[in-house]
Amino acid sequence: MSAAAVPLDRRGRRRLETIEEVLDIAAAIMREQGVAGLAIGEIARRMGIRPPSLYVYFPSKNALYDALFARGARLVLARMEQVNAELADEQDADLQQHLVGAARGMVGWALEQPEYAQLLFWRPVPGFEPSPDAYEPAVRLVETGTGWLTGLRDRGLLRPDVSVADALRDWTVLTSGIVSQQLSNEPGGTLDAGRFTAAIPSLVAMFTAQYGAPAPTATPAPRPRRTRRADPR
Amino acid sequence: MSAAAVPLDRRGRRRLETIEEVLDIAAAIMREQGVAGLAIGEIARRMGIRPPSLYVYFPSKNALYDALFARGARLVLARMEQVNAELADEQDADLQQHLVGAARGMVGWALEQPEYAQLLFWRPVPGFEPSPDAYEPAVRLVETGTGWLTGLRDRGLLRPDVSVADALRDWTVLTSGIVSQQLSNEPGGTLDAGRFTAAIPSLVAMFTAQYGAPAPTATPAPRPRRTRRADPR
DNA sequence: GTCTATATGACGATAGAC
DNA sequence: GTCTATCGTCATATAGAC
Repeated sequence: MSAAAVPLDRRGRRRLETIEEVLDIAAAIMREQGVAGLAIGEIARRMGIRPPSLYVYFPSKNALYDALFARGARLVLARMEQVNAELADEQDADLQQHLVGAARGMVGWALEQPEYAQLLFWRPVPGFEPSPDAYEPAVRLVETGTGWLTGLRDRGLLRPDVSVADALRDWTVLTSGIVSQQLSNEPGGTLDAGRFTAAIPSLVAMFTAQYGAPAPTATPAPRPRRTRRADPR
Repeated sequence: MSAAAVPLDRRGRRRLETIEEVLDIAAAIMREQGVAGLAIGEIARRMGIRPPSLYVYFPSKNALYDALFARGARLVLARMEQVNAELADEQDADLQQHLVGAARGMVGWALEQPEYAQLLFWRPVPGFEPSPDAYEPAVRLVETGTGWLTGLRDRGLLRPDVSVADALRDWTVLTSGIVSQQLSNEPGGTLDAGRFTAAIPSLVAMFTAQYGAPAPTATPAPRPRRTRRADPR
């Protein structure tokens, strides 16, 4: 699906380097001016070339947005795969720890890279729709989320009868709600000091009450505790 | 705060009518082309005038966005005040009914008027910040939400010890998350047939479990209800 | 292959005539 | 209050220099 994996000669490598430089500068401009404020001429100005020269690498401005969308989707996918891998190592982590870790991973990424987050989560550019190629990492992100929740269910942290699709839908609503509110109402906020990022623990508690397995791991249980595993003898 | 309430002569009335016409057409263009796709020249074209003539009514494109932001904020405020008034009439409605009604009111409005919702909830226009005047109805919307949740708490539907500010913050995250996901991932969806609007009952259940009073309305209550306010003695 | 020079048409905005 | 004329900037297309 993605670009063919042909071996690159010197010219090809140089071309890829230039493309990466264009994307770096474009992302910087989006961060400063807003996603829709990206201007081809400004990229050229910062690179010391003329605007038409950029059309050698990108046939249109929307093609540039497409490459930026793909890059953002790969970045967030990589971050979430890393977060999931770290959490998978913690064999005795409870549900809250998993959920808080995942929420902080996603929301933290979005606040660190607001230019990509706006391009991915909102649709601020009139007439731009990501191509299937650019969207592909976003599809993999959904698959990663599905696998993550399925794993939590299989390990007994989620109720065994939960619909993973419904739980993932609700989870994306929670995280995208935090990101949306934080970015639009308090753009300068951070993960650890933001009016809306502060909602993460509370929202994680809601999700836990809705989808978590009834037996809590370490918190006060309504009936006399039975230490670890139920040992009725 | 808003425009002074001076009596209007014929010229003043005619001017206001023209301004309303400009806003109507601008909203239609935003709906068709996206918020950032609004073009002064297109408004003039549809009105049968030349672009510079519009500068008599709005000193800049951002001033036009400001008027549209104010209009959208007034529209959503009116809708939510109406929803709250209807719910207040239902004396014996339980918490779920209140929350579902409020969520459907807000999300339904956003899907009916996506052009205003995008302008209010996202920030798609580089360099545009709403003026305090335009923002004022949005502040009143927060006050309305605070009063709504306070009323629910005083009527015993929410736990007596909830922080209304926290609950409102979480509530806005939920609703704006639904709206964001629905508008960006499935723009054609409706309130009754949407991948993400379908999450409303589940998210309302989460919110209820977190903030609702432990005593359900129709099932045996653990202790006698105390009608109004929790006495601090 | 890579970039420049140049041109087109749309845009937001301003000045000034009527 | 509306117009014409104009400016600077934008994305984009083409032709050609090196």
